[in-house]
Amino acid sequence: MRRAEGAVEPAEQGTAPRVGPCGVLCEDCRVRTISVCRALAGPALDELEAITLRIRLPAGRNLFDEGDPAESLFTLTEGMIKVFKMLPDGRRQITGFLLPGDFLGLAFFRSYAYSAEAVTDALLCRFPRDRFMALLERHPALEKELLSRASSELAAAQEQMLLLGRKSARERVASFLLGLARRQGAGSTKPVALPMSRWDIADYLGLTVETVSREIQAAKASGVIAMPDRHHFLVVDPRRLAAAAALG
Amino acid sequence: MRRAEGAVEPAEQGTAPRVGPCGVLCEDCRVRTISVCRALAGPALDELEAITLRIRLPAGRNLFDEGDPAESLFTLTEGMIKVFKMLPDGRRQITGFLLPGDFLGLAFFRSYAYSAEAVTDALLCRFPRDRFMALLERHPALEKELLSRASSELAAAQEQMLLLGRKSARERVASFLLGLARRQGAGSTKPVALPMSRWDIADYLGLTVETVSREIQAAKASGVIAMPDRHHFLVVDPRRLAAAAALG
DNA sequence: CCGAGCTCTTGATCTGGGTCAATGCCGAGG
DNA sequence: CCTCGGCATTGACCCAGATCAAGAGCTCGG
Repeated sequence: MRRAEGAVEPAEQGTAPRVGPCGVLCEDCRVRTISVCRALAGPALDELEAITLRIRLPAGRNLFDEGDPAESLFTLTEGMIKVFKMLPDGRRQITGFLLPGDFLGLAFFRSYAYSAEAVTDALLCRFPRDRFMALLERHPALEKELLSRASSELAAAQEQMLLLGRKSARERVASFLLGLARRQGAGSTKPVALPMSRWDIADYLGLTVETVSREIQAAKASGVIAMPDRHHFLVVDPRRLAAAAALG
Repeated sequence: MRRAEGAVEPAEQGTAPRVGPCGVLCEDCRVRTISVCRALAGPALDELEAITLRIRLPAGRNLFDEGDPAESLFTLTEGMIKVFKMLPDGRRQITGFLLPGDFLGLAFFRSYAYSAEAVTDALLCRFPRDRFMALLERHPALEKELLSRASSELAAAQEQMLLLGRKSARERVASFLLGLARRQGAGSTKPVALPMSRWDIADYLGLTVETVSREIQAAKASGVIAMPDRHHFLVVDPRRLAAAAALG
């Protein structure tokens, strides 16, 4: 997590599609770039593609730390990234788990206001900040897209504040599971991926690992969810799960 | 708070500067409109002024409720507004206190994702949604300003998540007082206004009134702050207050 | 000037979730 | 195959802050 520990070489960058594993990944990434900016018309998209660098980030590697100069913006195309803030004494709050299509580094600031680290192996598109900003000037549609994303993020952040400030441990875990299922478009038939550790879940929900574990076990025991393995679950009883989440 | 209780007449609107108390208020509001959009050049500002309606909102009156159709955007020019979300059973989380110059209703959604209510008597500028959006199209500078504000709000929201998820009661109250002092540019010499009730503070910090009261008394007793009266305080010992806030 | 109804403070007690401490369960490496 | 080390679960106990219960100030209408 800390950049200090272990020689963390910079994330590998592929500048152009090539043969071999990295090449394949880059091709895949190119196809998905469009998810960043569905609102964009052809020429703007081409320009965006032109300044895109592809990045592969192995699980556990950090993308940037809070306070680093904000030289790039990113979109996630594959895998999962967690975004978090820390207190000096090590307490951590994860403010979000990003899924493919999500934007990262949306900041008008000189330095990042939070840290980002890969939960699973991840693929990203990286946009150099100055070039991206220049592109913004020429393409209002892109700016509009960003504003719309910022609004959604803000709404999600407010929902999370409600969770952290006012919900019980049971409600938090239920809300979390429900939210994951919705975002992944999975649920009662298709299993929902739960790739992050119990520690990460705890730091996202403002709880301890033990409490998270207990609540997940309780949900399983009461038949609200089923777990084929520790990192996947099925929503057996959506009604009761929603009720437990105290949806506002 | 609930629109149901008591016949809440719609907020009074002055469409043009006039003589009398409302007129004076509107004049004042006009002068301050510029705070919304310092980035704007002359013509854009004129256009913005042209679609502006002035609103006076007495303390305790609600501006809109979560779920209401989002027909307007606002800027606060005078007073204080609180923004909050509620759970069906009445639990409440205040997600922000707005000060003059702050923007409200920044949403790309059909309906408001939260409720807003005046803490003190307030003056606002109201912009009809469709007209404002049309203006956005023509003036990228305005859009840029909004994006920048959204970024700041997002950063503030993440900071608040850290507070709600990981800080102790003492740290929450200290962070809150410090944040207020900074935003108001007041502190050890000029008293900081604390216009909201202890209930509001509790609902902002994810605590109970009793805990908030106890922590404020403790801060007073330890000589970190002084309180000329219940709704103003002085930062006597900024060093210790910052330490108590566990700044990250 | 009074008093009703608030908000705020303070004290006493209770409890949800944190802390501490094993124990179980993998997956990776030998 | 075993064994090691990191997650995850489970149990026992504890404590920060919630809850319950009085008082103590304000404030505003009359």
